[in-house]
Amino acid sequence: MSAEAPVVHLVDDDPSVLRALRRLLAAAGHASETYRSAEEFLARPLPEAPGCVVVDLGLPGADGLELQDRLAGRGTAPPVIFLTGRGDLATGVRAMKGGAVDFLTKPVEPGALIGAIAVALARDADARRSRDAEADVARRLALLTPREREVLDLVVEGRLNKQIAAELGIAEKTIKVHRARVMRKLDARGLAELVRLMMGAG
Amino acid sequence: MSAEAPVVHLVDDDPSVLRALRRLLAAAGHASETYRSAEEFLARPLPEAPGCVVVDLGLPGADGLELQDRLAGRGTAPPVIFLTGRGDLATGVRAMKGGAVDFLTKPVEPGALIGAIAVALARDADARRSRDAEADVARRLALLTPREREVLDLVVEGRLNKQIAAELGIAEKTIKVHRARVMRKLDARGLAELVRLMMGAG
DNA sequence: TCAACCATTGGCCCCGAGGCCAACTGTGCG
DNA sequence: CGCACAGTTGGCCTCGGGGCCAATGGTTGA
Repeated sequence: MSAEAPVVHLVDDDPSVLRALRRLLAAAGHASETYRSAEEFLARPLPEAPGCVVVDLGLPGADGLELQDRLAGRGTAPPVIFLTGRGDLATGVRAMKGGAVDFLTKPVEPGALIGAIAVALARDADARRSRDAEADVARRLALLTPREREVLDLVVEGRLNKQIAAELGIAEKTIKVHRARVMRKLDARGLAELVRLMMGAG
Repeated sequence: MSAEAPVVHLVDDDPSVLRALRRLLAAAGHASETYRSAEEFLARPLPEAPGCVVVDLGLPGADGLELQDRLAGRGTAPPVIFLTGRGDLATGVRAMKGGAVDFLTKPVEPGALIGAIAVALARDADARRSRDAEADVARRLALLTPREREVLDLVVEGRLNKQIAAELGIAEKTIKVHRARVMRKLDARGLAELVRLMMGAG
């Protein structure tokens, strides 16, 4: 397996809540890590392993919403599930607009939390797949010289070598050379594959 | 202009609310239609024109959430903005999970509503663009014979005519013929365009 | 039964893509 | 200065894609 097991990050200032959640998740087969505050969670660099965050809304210091904002500030943010004792409507709506997976009230029904976590992990897995694919393409694109990149873009747009040559003001032969190098560097074995590669990136 | 002006559909059982909202939207430059109940709105076939729905949560009969569900049941649903006098957290979260653009409490601040409507209309415009593009491709794909469709799929996967011929157990010449017909019917002027067309669809 | 449409194939020819070898130019780096 | 690398181009040859014309056989609806 190349994918590690997902980890659920639990953030709550109440140790007894953390213990209870941890037990609940363990029973459902989920690994978990616990944090006493948003700061503690944010302090360590985002873990490699897939996962999601379950955070109490009313944390002292940086609250749940702030944690969500800070995570969003980073390029890659794991899905967030909110727990709250007595959250108000506006806060819940704001959290959901911010991309939260769910916004649950304590005491939380185990089934609801487990369900939300399943959704969150699925969402994270999807996001990772997309990111990995894009990063892979980006890594290979970085190998191209500026000229090769120009040619690539025009090729993907469907231009003929002849047209690209005219557009760049150079000989068609030269386009063929650049084009061949692009195919090698991007490891594409045909125009179709090249186009699909570039569409998946952006 | 091929795109008509967007229309905001207002659903509320209180005529005075409808009048007030209508005035507010008119001042912001938005055309609107009013409905006294979810049933009345759902009765008429979804209008062609782009737009969004602003619905009161606590309607008699089918309430806002039910309206949202029924809209989602149709293939294409306009974005929904909820208004509510005293909605609870769970309801708001459920609405947002159901895809609502926003969930506002009455009395609503004009700025918040106008902002939400802007977001909703933008979302609708995006969705329409996607749908139109997909429908256009689907319409052209419908012109293909089963055999042409088989060839198309393999071509887009990057297979050579020779390989496709082997895979289908027929002569390469025949593949060329099918392929040419596919290009004509789909109005693609090159492999790159063909692949992009098919990726945009699914 | 005839026309229309689909699937199939062959021959011929042209053009676009691409590999191989060779060569020249400019730029930056040790 | 001399090497390495990017960009450039030419010639030659092969192969894949695709247009044009012609033809056959099967299915189907008028």
